[in-house]
Amino acid sequence: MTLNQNTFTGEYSYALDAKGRVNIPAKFRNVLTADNDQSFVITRGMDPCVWVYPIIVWQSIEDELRKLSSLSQVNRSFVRSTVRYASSVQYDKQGRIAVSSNLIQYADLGKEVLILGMVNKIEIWNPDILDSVDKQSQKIDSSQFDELANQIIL
Amino acid sequence: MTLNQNTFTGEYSYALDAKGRVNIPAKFRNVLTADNDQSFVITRGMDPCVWVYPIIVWQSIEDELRKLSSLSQVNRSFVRSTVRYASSVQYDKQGRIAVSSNLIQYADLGKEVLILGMVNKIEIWNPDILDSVDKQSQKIDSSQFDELANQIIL
DNA sequence: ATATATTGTGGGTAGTTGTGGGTAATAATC
DNA sequence: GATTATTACCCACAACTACCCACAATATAT
Repeated sequence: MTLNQNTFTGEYSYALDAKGRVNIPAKFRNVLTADNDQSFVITRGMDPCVWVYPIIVWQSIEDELRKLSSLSQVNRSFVRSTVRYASSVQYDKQGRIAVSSNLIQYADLGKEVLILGMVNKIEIWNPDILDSVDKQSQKIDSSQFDELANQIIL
Repeated sequence: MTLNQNTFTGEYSYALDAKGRVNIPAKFRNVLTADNDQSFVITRGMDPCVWVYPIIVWQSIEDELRKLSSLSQVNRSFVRSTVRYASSVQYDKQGRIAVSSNLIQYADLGKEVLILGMVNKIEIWNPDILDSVDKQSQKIDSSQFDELANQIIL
């Protein structure tokens, strides 16, 4: 398969078990480069969902944060809010990662979860919440998409 | 796991015991390089919290301080306030460090504390104070905050 | 169509981690 | 020098996590 490395697309339905574990879809694991050491960084998403980055991708974020001096108040609160809920996880022999109860609560995850590929990261959603967020964002008026047109070619 | 060395992320709830000891989260201890000799430098944070640096990281800060000319009044008082409350601690067999009563007072720590990874250092907070500081700073600098987010968050 | 490999899900077990308390060594005070 | 306070070091235990195995469902190959 010649898909881009560390790049994820598609939607998958999976189970979050009693121990707080979810499977990472095999298709996602197979495009993970070896230097990730089968590991991700899992954190709060900007939407009410969980974000999962390949560790290599996350490290580039960390490197940027490291450059910010803690003398500045804004810098401090930005670093804090960015890394506060982030932690690294390695998937087990069965391909599952553990989701902390903190994140399960934040994204209001139940037994059934939706896993979305989002190009450079993965999102884990409660299906109902994704639905309502989706409907809401359809109301966003098309002028905002016009703005995006300047930045990306589809 | 291939996380960056001497780099900390995530939020953890821990207990400060009657003897003034707190556990350093295992995840943090495990990314500490051996040359730190299981030791940190603990000092006052710029926010009302306690800062905990790996000794190796702290040494590089000292190197920077050394470069600041003492001709400037601002420099002098900055160096003074930075170094004044700093002291080194080694964690015990159970992974705990002792927090001096001076610092406990400064950060107003009770039995329950929050430990935050802040990339190159660790913060120890009273949860209530973190809450209010967090809310306040989000009001004040939201525009600068967004700017940083646009540059750094992937 | 059948056999083989891969993938998703559940659960058990051994080791690790967090927390409290105890005892000995050291320092401080009278 | 004796007494008290403080600190460093050790042990115990409950809770949790990482790791392993089992098995059913799905996909792939023969």
